[in-house]
Amino acid sequence: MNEVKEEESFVPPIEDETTEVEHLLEEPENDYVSVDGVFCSNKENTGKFLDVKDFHDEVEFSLRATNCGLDSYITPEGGDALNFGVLDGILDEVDDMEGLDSMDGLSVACEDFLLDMDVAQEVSALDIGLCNGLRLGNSSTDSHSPGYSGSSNGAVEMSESSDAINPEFNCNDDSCQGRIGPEDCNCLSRDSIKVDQLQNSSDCVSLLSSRNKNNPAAESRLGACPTQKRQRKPTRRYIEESANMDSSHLRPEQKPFAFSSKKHVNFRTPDQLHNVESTELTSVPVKDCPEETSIKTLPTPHLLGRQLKKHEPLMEDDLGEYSSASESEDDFVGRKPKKGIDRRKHQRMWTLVEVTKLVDGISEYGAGKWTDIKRLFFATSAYRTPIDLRDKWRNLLRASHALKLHKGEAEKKEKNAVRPLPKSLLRRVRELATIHPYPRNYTSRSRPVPTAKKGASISFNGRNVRRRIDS
DNA sequence: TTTAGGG
DNA sequence: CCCTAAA
Repeated sequence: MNEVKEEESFVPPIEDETTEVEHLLEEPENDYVSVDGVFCSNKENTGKFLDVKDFHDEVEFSLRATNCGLDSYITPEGGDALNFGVLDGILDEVDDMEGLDSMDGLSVACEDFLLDMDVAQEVSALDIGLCNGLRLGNSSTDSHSPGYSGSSNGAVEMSESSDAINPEFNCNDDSCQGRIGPEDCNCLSRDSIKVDQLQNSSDCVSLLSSRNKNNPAAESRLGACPTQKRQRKPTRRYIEESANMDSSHLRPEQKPFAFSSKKHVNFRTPDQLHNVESTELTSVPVKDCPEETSIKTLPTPHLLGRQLKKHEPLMEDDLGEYSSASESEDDFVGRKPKKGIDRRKHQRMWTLVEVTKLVDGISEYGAGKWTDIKRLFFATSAYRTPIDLRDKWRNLLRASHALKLHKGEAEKKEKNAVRPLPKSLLRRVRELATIHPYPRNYTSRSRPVPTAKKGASISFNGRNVRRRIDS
């Protein structure tokens, strides 16, 4: 009963995404008639929610046609060989960046949908619906991953639905008839291969759909609806982000799929997002190295580099002091990006644990051996690059003994700090600072460097010094 | 490729 | 956190 109700709410999204997919799957040779059997089996589902939702006739039609068409393509005896051939050809033409972009566009489109929904409830239902409608009965036997439960997300579902084009996506009549529960959606998610392919299939979606615009048959069948929807794809966010992507090139080690998978998680629906956040943000009694234990969800944790955008690291949970939040590798902050605030790139708060590790590392290797420290102390923290470590250290120095502040001032600042460091840690930082003078010739009290050197050498370091000289 | 320094 | 220059 619940399920039925849920299904109703999916209609819009299904309709939208499917139309795209439909485009893509549309082949002149294929006729609806040929898939009659499938159609019938599908009809049950389709008809059900259409009745309730009271949609326009065209929509209904195209929706049904969509399901029908998709099924036909994916059914073994259907035209899958034919279509895959086509897809292959297209896939070859697509380079990685395009793949990412498309991917992104898809996600964005999804998000739009989510946002369009009036009621949160509907949103959650939507997720399942997306899966339901598009997934074409992925009865795929093996893909239920027990580990990944309960945190399915709209974007993932939707995008992966386009996976339907994949050969490995097997659908048959039984599965289509069968009820599709929420778990079914989840089953899709964590397969790296799938995600990888997903990217490609997304490309197909865009490419093929545009390509099919020239196909009168397809056009007439779909009516105005699809063309209208089409425009949805490249949203502002998509454009912005793709622009960003351009300026910062992918580093060699960054696998597209890692990127896209991340991307998706950003679009969890509110209630599902919940799940993610709880893993990330809940404060747990400080285990010494929580990070160490928590990485396995992602195929290649350390490949997820800077490129992964994390939004809004700072949340209530984290505000007080260095929270002892455990950080899993893929935990990144999965807040739905509020509109327009993306200017600030992703930041990730340093936890007390991390700072401690950093200090340990420095005390062992000395400041400057950032890669070593990273390797040994932050091996599991994919998001902390050696540069990050250095930056943090720099900040720690500033925060602790302060380069130019007088003692009183420094302490005062300390007190006002949003996230005050524990005294012990602070003390260690100061100690280390004297042992490993990081900003090589930092000025002020500690005797080491500047002594014999004259002004010239000093002038090399930062504006602090310069200002000093000036005044 | 890593580090340093500036923004 | 990002970018760039230098090593």
